[in-house]
This record gives sequence, C-alpha cells and structure tokens, in this order.
Amino acid sequence: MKRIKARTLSGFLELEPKRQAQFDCMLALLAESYRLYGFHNLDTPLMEASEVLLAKGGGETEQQIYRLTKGDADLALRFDLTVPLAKYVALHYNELPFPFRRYQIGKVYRGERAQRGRFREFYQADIDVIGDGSLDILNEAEIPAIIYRSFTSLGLHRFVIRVNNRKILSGFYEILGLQAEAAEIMRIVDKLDKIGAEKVAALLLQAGIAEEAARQILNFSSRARTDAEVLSYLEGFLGRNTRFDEGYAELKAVAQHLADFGVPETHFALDLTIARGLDYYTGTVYETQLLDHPEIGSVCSGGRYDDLAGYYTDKKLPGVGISIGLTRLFYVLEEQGYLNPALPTAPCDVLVLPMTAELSPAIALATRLRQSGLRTQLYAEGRKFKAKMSYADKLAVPFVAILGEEEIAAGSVTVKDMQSGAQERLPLEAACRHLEDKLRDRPAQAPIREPEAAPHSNNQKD
RNA sequence: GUGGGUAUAGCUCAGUUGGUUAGAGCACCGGAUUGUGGUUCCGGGGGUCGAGGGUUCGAAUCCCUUUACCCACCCCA
Repeated sequence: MKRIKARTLSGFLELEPKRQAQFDCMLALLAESYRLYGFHNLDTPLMEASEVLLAKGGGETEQQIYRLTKGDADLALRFDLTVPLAKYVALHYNELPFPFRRYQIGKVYRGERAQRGRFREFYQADIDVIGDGSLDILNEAEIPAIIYRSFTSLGLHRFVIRVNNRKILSGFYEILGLQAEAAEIMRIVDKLDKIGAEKVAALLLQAGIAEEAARQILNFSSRARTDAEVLSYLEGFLGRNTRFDEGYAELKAVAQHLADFGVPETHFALDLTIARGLDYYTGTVYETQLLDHPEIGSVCSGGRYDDLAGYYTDKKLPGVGISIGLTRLFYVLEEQGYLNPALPTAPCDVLVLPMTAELSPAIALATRLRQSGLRTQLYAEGRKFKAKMSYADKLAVPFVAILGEEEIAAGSVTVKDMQSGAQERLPLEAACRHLEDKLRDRPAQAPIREPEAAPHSNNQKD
C-alpha cells in the first residue's frame, strides 16, 4: 500500500497537546476579559458566499481570499471577522440591541505567502461596538481599558497602547493642501517606527510631496512628546479645519477618562504617527506594541469606522473595534520564551492507576472524583506499572491515585503527588477530600511570564 | 505579486576535492528496576539523502528541470 506523506500546509499552525493547552489558556482569558466588559459572543460561519465577503471588491482582499466552488455555489473562507460581522448586523438588525457589543474569537484565512509570524490560517480575537445611527465617543474611550485588561490578564505588562485620530491627520493634510494624497501619506507615515524618519521623508518625496510639506508632515508626527504636549501642540492648529477640530475633540475625550477606566499613563500614549493602513477607519485608531519587541509591530489594532455595513444595508451603523492577532501573539511569545513553564497543561488533575485485573474499584474511584469536579482519567491499559507512571509523567498530571490489591483490600487508595514524589495511603473518602483540598489550593498561573529585565534588542534586520 | 535562500531520521542539523554499509543530538521503544515517572547507564528501531533526468567506474556531494518549504519586500494580525 502506498502511503501518503503526512504533512501540514505551510502557514497553518498545528500544536501538540501541551502547547495547545497554553494557547487555549490564552484564548480563554481573552474571552473572559471581553465578557467582563459586557460583550455578546458571536460565532459566524467560517465560509460565506463569495459575493458577501467580496462586496467591497478590489485590493488585497480579492487576491488573498481563499475561494472555492461546490457545484454552482461560489464560496469563500472569511478573511477577517469584521466583514462577517457587518453581514450579521445587517441581516439581524431588527433582533439586535444597539449599541451592539460583540466579541468573536475565531480562525480567519488569508492566501498570502507565509513567513515568520505570518500565517495563512490564524485566530483573531475581536471586539466591536456597533451603534444604530450614532455611537457615543465614550465607547472609543473604553477600548484602551479593554486592551489593557486583556493583556494584563494574560500576564503581559510591558506594552503600550498608542492612540491617534485619523481626522487629525487628514485635517492636517488638508491644511497643507494635500487632501488628495492623504491616504497615501498615512500609509507612508505609518512606517515611521519601522524604517525611520529619513526613509519616510524619501518615500514622501517619491510620492510627489513637496520638500517643505514633507518636512512639516514629519515634524507634525514627531513622537517625542508627552500626551499633554501632544494636545497643546494640536491646539495651535485649531480653527483652521473642521475635520481637524473634530479629531482633536475626540482624541481629547478619549484621553480624558483613561484614569477612570483604570488605564495607567505608562501604558498609554497619544501618538500622531499611528495611521493604520486600512482605509475604512475614520476616527480614533489604536495600536498596541510590546515594549521589548517593537519589531513585531502591532499585536492589537483597531479603530473607529463610520459605516460598517454599507454594502448590505441602508442603515448607518458606525462602530469601533479592535482585533488581537492571537496566533501571531502566541507564536512570538513562545519564540521569545515568554510562556510560563509553570502553567498547568495536564488534561486532568488525577490519573487513576488500577493495578488489578478487576477494574470496578478504580472505575468507582474515578466516578467519585469526577462527582467532586476533579478532572479524572482512568488508565485502563494492562501495561507495566512503570509504563503507567511514565504515562502520568508525560501528561504532567499533578496527582496519581494507585489502586492495587492491598489498597482495595483495605478500602484505601495510594495518592502520589507527582511533583514532590511524596505518596501516602489513605482511606478512600479521606483520599478524595485530600485531593480536593490540594487541587483547590493551587495558585492560578498566568500563561505569560515576562523576563525580569527587558532583554536588549538584538533583532536587527539583516 | 517581487527578490534571496534551503531541501539528509519524527524534530534540529553535520556529512571533507565525488570514494566502503550515510552520522550526531533530541524524541521514540526496550533493558538495568515484574508496585513507582521525571535523573543516570546500556541497547534498539527508524532514511528512495524532496522528485525526475544527466555527467561518472562510482553522486547526499557536480549539472539541468521541477516541486515544496524558509526568509525578506508588498500588505497585514
């Protein structure tokens, strides 16, 4: 028989059990953070009609989307979670409460070249708040708090949430008489972090921007300012452009309530360089960077948009949302050695090891433990004790319960703590309560553990 | 889509100007230890050297074709 070589497609991440458990832990904590802020969960289909996903048409999406046909049906795999949300909100408009707050954590697909930290199938963890006709600015101000909560709950602390407002940028470019080039300028300025001021200046000139204007654009986007300095700097331009003035008011409103929302100043920065390449953002934009690894770019991005579902409905549905690239985040944190080795990854709390051919007592014990809510696995294979212990070790299970002839005869069970190696024989009920106590008292572990001191950056591009 | 690189065991890789039967570490399995794992020692299984063609007495090694993958750019999470 000819065997097919087992393989996984490039750009598709597949984890062995221990790493999957670490990933799942991060995913669960994100969902918990999102729920804490009152978001509905949503699970839309992985596949949609191509015409729905490609409503916008053109550009990168069309090139990168996975498309397939089945009979006459023209189907596509979702490219992000925002377009399916737009369809969902348009379709279920009458049944939804507005503002509609939903979170969604799911896989998305992009048929582009895979490379380090870039996948063809990856998880996005999104939240969006959709308004019916209008949406209060406070929803935009709350977003940094959700980001802060989400990252700290994972155990990450060395990050900064950068915020800007696109109305300020486009208003400023209008003041310079460059409204036609605004989108292109933003895309270039957005690279400031990556390639530096000189190269950005060169790109601006290349794009046909006059030298003086380029100088002003760069000066405007200079980062060396505190939040207060940014706001007072912006005040100097007020009264010259309506859009600019609006953006200023919004940015100020977002910054104003940070303390009330519990976001420390250290984790937040008004940053006029943040532009976002995506063109549907119309107001506040967010990016989150890991301080120790700026080279990986933003790990959580989003912003305000005025018209979510214009392709599907006449209703005007403004919103604000963010997306965490969970697969990339996991990949990078693992690569940097940030995953907490103390994170429990065992599929169960107790492994019951029967030593006799008669399995009834072991089954009864497992049932008893499960009734107490302890995750319990029964090892039924008739292999050597050594193999059974080795299995327990591979699972990294914290406790094993050994049931041999002696234990059964005495109505007892031997409980072994796999970490310390200590074991004791206890009467059945006492053993169960002992396990309950031990497992209840275990401290919660965050999936991420950052190094004490920031490692010096040696990630020069080569 | 553009540019560069790589392909040898499950994984990470070594392999001399082309020369016996292609190696190491990790992983896996067995034994030392038949009621005790994770450490140690001993042993074992596992490879069409990506595929196809060519040069040669002889190819993992040189040449051609091809496929896959990796890195970077574009763009993004």
